[in-house]
Amino acid sequence: MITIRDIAKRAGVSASTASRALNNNSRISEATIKKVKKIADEMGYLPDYNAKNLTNGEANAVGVVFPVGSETASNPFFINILSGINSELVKRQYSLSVAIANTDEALLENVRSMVVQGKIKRFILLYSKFNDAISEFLRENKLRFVVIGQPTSSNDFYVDNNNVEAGITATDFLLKKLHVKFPIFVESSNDWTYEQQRYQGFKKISNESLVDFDNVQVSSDNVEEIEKFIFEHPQIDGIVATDDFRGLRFLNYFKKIYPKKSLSIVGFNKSFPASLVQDNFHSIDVFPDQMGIKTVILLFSDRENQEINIKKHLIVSHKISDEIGF
Amino acid sequence: MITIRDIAKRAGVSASTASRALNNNSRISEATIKKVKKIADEMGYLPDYNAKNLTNGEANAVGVVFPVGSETASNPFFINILSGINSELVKRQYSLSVAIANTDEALLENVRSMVVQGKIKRFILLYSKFNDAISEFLRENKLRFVVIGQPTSSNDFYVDNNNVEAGITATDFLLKKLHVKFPIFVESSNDWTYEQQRYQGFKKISNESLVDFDNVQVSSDNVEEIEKFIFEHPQIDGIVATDDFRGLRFLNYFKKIYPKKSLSIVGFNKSFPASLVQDNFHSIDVFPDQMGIKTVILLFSDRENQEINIKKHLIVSHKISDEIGF
DNA sequence: CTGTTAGCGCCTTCAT
DNA sequence: ATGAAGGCGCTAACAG
Repeated sequence: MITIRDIAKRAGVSASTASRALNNNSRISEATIKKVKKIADEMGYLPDYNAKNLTNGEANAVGVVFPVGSETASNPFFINILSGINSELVKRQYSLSVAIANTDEALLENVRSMVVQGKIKRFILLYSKFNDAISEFLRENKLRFVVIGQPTSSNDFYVDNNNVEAGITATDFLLKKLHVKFPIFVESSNDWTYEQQRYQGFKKISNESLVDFDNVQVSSDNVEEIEKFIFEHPQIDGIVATDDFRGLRFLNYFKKIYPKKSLSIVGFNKSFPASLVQDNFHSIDVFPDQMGIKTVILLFSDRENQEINIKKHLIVSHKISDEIGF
Repeated sequence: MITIRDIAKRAGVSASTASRALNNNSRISEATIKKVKKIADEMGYLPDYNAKNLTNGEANAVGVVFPVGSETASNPFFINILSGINSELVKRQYSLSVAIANTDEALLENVRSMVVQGKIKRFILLYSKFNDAISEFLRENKLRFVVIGQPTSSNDFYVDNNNVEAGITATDFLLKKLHVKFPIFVESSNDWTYEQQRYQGFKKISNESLVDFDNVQVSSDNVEEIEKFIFEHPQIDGIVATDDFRGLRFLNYFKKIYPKKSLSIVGFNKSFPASLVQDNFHSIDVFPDQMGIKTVILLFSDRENQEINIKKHLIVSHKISDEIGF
């Protein structure tokens, strides 16, 4: 292994000068900085992270925390977020360390160990919820973290879509392009913030367009309610669903009761290949990879981008697409 | 921060004795080991990973490598594998470091950096393919790694399901329980090894049961072929699909042509909530979390389990379930 | 069985 | 602008 002393020797300088040169220390002359870097390059020098981390008292890693419980976690777009995150981390010579567990306690223990033993100082939370022990722990320890979704504390950094706007986009498309007359908003029974916001957008456009509308919660345990709802609303001709899966489920219930009727659908997340569904199925892409990218940018804004530095959040755009596909 | 010297002082021993005691070094007496550990516990001592790693020349992290390209990556069960992996890693005081990228080159660079700069010595590959630069790099550097899926080199460690058996289970269920007379095997056009193996199982049972059968590839770009196939095989009454998505897609094509007919389906991965589909839809759970767990066990078998030590692979069981759900 | 000493690779204070 | 020296926390060789 080639160390900083090796380059120092070759460059005819001391190890400390070499170290400073490689870190662009202002006290070193341009000339020697250039020389040292050139030699380091030639010799294929790569710093040892563990040594660096030990002296710095800080790891070059970001902790990425998954939500507890696979309900949410089964979402394929976590992978895309990870991919976006890592693409930005490698640029900064940082690595991606994962915290994932089945219980809140185990997860907190995982994060705590990352902080205390691993010296990790920056975190990304792939979820956001109230009274979250992880967030509280990070706040107490004054560690920088960014959540994906709406923050629960006004001081938290976050990256999110504009979900009200997304709801508007979806509903607008449904009414104007697909000429739906009686739209329904299909959500989960979890009352997620992003669902509430998309519903706001839905309601706004429906009201403006003077169409009748309604909303319904589709979850595994209220099948009869849903069927009753569909039965009582035979005029439904289109839906906005808070995710593609829920939209598809509603479609299936609907088809069961009205096999001949068809439904226009706008869902979210581009979860399916276009060919999976027969009906007029559209989906809104929320660009999870972009969310990952912006999360990292925000996470490091204290050291880097001064314009962003003041901001506490970044918004990722969305786009409706006819072609749904993996 | 509380260091090993602090406990040493308090215990009235030297730092090296304290270190050895905490690592259960055989040269230290039971008495002092117990005493040192007790004090360490009281003082809430937790070792600094970066310092440990520096002296050990090896990081307490496992590199988990994702496949390039989101086609495969969109599979939600990666999250479950991660969860299984991490549950075993925390027991060993190891952390999970992710390598994920959009190109082969970037991914290799990522892994290379983990090895050279991060001193990571153990890896898990969430895929398996021929002529893989990553695997070759790891082999060259004599690093221990386990692949999930069928290995491409006979020397590689791997964890997988018994996919022939799984194909048998699926087909058996379809024929014996669901009384299907003309089953079809639905696969992708990628010719994945696990698909070939499941097809073997399918063929075996179909032959034994003396039923007619056939197979078809369902991908996005051969819609006409599929429809032609369905049109020419009106007698189809059940399918085994290599994954739930593909099964659902086939069902939709089928319904388009024969709206009145119904189909029995056995898919894989438990990707959908039961209520998502109207027809007789079953799915085989391949227990991704178990795959993660066993992968780690195998990855550390050199230091730990002597029985497993000889083995180069571990097989995870599967189970067919009527209730499909998240 | 235990203590002393040195060193992993890097950074940083303190000199010059 | 650069060098020398010391230390981050831990482990291991060497000594007793």
